[in-house]
Amino acid sequence: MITMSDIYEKVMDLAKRRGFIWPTSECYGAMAGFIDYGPLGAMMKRRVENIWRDFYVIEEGYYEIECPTIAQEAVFVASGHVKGFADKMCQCPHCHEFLRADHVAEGGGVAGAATMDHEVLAAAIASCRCLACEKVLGKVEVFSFNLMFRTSIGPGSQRTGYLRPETAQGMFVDFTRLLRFYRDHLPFGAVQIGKSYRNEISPRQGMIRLREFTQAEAEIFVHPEEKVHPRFSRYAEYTMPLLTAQQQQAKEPPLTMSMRDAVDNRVIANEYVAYYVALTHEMLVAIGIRPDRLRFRQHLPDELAHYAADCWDAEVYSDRFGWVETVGIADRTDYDLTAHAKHSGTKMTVFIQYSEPKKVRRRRIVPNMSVLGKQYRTKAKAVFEALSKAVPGTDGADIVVDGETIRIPPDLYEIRDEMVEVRGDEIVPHVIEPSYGIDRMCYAVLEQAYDEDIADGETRTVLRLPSSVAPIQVAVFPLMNRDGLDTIALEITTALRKEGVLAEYDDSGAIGRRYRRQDEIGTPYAVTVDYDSKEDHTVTIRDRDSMKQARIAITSVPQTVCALIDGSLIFTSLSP
RNA sequence: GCGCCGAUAGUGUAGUGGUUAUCACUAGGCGUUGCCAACGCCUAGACCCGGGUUCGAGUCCCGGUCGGCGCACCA
Repeated sequence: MITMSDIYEKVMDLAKRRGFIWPTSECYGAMAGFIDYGPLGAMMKRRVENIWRDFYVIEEGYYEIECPTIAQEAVFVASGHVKGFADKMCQCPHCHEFLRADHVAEGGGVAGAATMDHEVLAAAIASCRCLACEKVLGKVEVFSFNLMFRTSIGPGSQRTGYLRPETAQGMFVDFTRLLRFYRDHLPFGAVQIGKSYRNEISPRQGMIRLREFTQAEAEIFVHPEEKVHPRFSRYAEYTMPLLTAQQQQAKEPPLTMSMRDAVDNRVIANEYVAYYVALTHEMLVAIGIRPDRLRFRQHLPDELAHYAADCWDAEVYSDRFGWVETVGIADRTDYDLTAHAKHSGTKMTVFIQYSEPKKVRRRRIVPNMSVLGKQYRTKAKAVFEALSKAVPGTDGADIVVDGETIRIPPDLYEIRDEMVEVRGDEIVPHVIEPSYGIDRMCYAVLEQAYDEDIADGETRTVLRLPSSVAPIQVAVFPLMNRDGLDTIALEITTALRKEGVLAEYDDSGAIGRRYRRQDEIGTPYAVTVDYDSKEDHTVTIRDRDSMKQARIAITSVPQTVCALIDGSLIFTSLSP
């Protein structure tokens, strides 16, 4: 156990030194907000992503899709990112501080800043004081800073594109294809793991705030009135501390309760959100996040996006950064689909058939088109449309066409009361969105795995990574680099590789040094071939965390190692 | 973006204007070594980038990049 508060330095140093994380294009001076994953980091990240796939693709049955990282402007106009992913900013002419213009307005008692355009806002804040140097601003220019990276598509083209700020939009714009793929019924989901981009003004904090980062997002399309997860029972009794909005406002500690109780007591909006809160908890623990450093925090009312019904963040405690938002689980209602339907002109609804057709009495207004057509000529179509929605009085119907109120006398239409059969509803599904920041997860895993203990009077650095995410799964050593021990060790390495195990062979230096090297990169097991191996065809297998050893038959090495890695066998059950 | 601080082998460091840039660890090779960073010999490896001052700059000055902290920002 280390007490040192600045574990970050040690973790990042190790990560850099041993090939987990590198500054990008370092020979040209690196770039803030971008990182390279080195050989071990890329492997570990891949393992984290694959565990995510186990949960969402294999277990939940939500297929993965892959969309471009660049999309045309229309997509982000519809999603609201072109307008809403930008901040109105200004620069103080005195101290050159960049300020959020709406914050300046708020500080100066100017109301309604959010809806003002740039010129109006600039005029409004001219008399306000700078939030930094407190001088009166005077004449300033208000400009938008959009966090999306902008680019142009095609040679000499004016066509604007943006690098996606989230993977989610790809799933929304593919909605009708996905719906068809899932044979037209709810619920269904699609997931995507990929890069997203945000042109952060000032990225800091190493791999916590990146300009290019990896997201794993699931978009689950559900019936708005049936937010009942079909497999909720899997997590109904799953219990964990929940920091609700109410607890936060009252400055009270989290409430520990089961998902069943959380839904029943309306702490969590519905079963879907609760289900993915619990699933996320299980997954984060599986990749090596300690439960006591994991909490689920509900968005406060002012934090919650206006369209969202509920949102919970999984936050992981970092010694360096405090509570870090790592996963967000939101009920986004029908916001995204409605927006894309409207902007694209594509119907994004699901037809839900009733078990039995309903007979519905419907009052219908049937215009007399032969008269209306002659009378209103070019306006006839508009009149027709307005009339069919009108509520006629006894002396006719008042309709509004092009801002003009027209009274249509009763003899120009007929009111029919009919019984019609309705076979179902067109509904816009709601979207449940669990969204994971893979890089943050990787950092958290590294930070929490980092440990130093004392072995034989020396400090031992060890990454206590779960075997499921450790980049190298097993190391194989010949005790001596001769007498055929190396041959046996190489044969074992080959046998392990045949089973799909990432095994590293190392014959350099003293055996203790080799163990330490593997400890530092989190390799959970090491197999050592010694002189007894030649006699009785056994080897030792050593456990990283306890440094204990057991003796197993050479022929059983691949099977034993696989079982240890997948958790079906625990090390202590092996005989020493 | 602003302010303050920092940057020397893979890592940690010494070096207050003057030879060929210090030391340790690490890494590679050879030897040795019978299970936890042992040892011997050998080898490799650095002044963040660009300007300036100076006879001479790792060292002083300016600008940039990256990192840390504070401010601001974080749909």
